[in-house]
Amino acid sequence: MSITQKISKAVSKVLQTTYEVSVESFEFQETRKDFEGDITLVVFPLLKHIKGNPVSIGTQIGEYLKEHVSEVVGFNVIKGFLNLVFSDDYLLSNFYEIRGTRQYGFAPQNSAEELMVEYSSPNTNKPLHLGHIRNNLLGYSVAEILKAAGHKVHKTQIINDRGIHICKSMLAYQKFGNGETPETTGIKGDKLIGNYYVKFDQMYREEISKLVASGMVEEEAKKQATSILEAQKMLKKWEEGDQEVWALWEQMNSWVYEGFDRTYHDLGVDFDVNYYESDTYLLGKKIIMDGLAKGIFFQKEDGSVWIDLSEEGLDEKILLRADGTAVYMTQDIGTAIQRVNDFPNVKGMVYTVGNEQDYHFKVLFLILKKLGYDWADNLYHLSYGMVDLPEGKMKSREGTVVDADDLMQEMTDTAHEISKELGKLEGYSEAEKEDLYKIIGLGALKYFILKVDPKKRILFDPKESIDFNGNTGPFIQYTYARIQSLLRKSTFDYTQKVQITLDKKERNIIKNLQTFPEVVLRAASEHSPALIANYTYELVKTYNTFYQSLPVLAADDESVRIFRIQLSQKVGEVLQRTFSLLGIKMPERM
RNA sequence: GGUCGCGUAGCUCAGCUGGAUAGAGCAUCUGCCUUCUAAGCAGACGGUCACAGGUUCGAAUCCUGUCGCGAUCACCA
Repeated sequence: MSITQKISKAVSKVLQTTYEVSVESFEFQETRKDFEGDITLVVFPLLKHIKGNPVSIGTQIGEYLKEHVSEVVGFNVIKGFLNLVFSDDYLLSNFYEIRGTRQYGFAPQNSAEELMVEYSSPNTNKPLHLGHIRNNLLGYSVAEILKAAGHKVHKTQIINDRGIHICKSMLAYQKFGNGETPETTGIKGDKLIGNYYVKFDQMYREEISKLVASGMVEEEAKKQATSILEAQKMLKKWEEGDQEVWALWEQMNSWVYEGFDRTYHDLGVDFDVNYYESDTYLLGKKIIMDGLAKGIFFQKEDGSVWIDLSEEGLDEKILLRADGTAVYMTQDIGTAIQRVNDFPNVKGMVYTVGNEQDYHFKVLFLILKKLGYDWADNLYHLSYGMVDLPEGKMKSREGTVVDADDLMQEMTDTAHEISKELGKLEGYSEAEKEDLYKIIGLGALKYFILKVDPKKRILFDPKESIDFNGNTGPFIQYTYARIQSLLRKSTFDYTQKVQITLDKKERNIIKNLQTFPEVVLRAASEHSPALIANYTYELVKTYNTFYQSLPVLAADDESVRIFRIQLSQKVGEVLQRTFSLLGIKMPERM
């Protein structure tokens, strides 16, 4: 029985005997830091059942609890708030229970649901950028949090490897490539392809302006430019399975995937299974035709297939073009169903996609529901806000996109510079230093992005965002490194249980540690890494307050020394856990 | 115009299913390296929680409306 249940029982007893009313549920909250106490019973809601002065009711309850509940050793009443003080014994036994719990805060990994989490979802014609970074970090972190909450999770991505945009890169490569490869040029595969995509765009725009100069209307010129016509022709050839086009397509894809793999590796994310649009769009078409036969969809005169969602407050949505080709929605339906075919036990999916697609996913989920899939009730669009730069929106054409690889390098370099200034890393090998810079730089980047509520947009200033103070990754990493240093230096045996009088600061840490499992569960149900991040920061602050003012290794009493080391160790362990949920590494020293 | 999201300190953000005097960091100012890592700690300054109503013992939080910002409403993905 939990402590709140125990107290609730006692309170309902005292109410019954003195007021002859039965109340079963009570409102508890953590006691505010500026008041004395560990848990607070809010008296106000009781006034519905009992008429009277909240202070005197609170006092009566408090006196009864102090006498009859062994864990409660004191209380005070302020306005309608009954603050209860727990005994040291109770808190200590609680701490030792936490301490002895393996994988504290993590639920066993077999009980709950099997889920799929999608993130990243790149196009194969361009390298990953800052927006992908937020996407990947969010998706990866949510997957890890769901695992920690006990679910079985498959991490996946959908690779948009099909369509006119891919053909544009291919066409430009055919024209200007001269057989260049990542090996011959030394350029990362995805960057190489991205360069040809840019080249296509240059060529295309030149053609348009020539046509316009010769008297054509711009709208018309966009359609008549030879390069776009060629690209369209190539797409058609691709769909027909033309050998030459497919060979080139496969060759260029392999370069891009190599590049992506390196970025994912550097970023510290991974996937269990990949899906390719080129594989799933045909299934999507088939599902649409089946649905049409069942009368879920309808066909217009021109042959295009639609769904009418006006009853649900939405409008009509196209699912298949008049010429029978797939649209975005078609392939998303196909992909979802393909996934459940492949993993029949999957009970739900999380889609990490930017909030500009809120409407799309609303419709997608509704369609899947109408098609009668039971898992359609358990789909979640992890929608997140854009990442803006101080200069405004990111635009690939204007070159204001922040490249993912460049940004990670920049963060690492900054960590390098600052560490150098502080001169803390004497006696380290170059390799160790490089490793540490990466841990810190990436930690800063990841924490900065993940601590913000996903649905809010982020204003990202590459220069000023890297702050090593306050609510930042490096600050938490630093605390962890300090704890590791303590543990290294405490050569005595600190495994035994001790009995001591708790300091207020120590009590706060214990209470903070206690809430960790709840935070994990809440973060999982809300799909919110920000909750984990902010919990971690709170814990670090509480710990630092303790650390700075109370000696650990130099404590006078041996029991106190042992206890404080134990406390530090557990805090370190929890920090390591929370950061692993955010995909951030912890340094042993820094 | 319809729909959705956001609006909290100069800046960046917390604030859980309504609860106590609104919480951090940055910036500014003041202290603290002869204790285990000062990438730190303690303190000061800073708020009409966009605005107006409503719900109630109680609202930053829930409801309605207004304003501002953004997204979306494609046979693009």
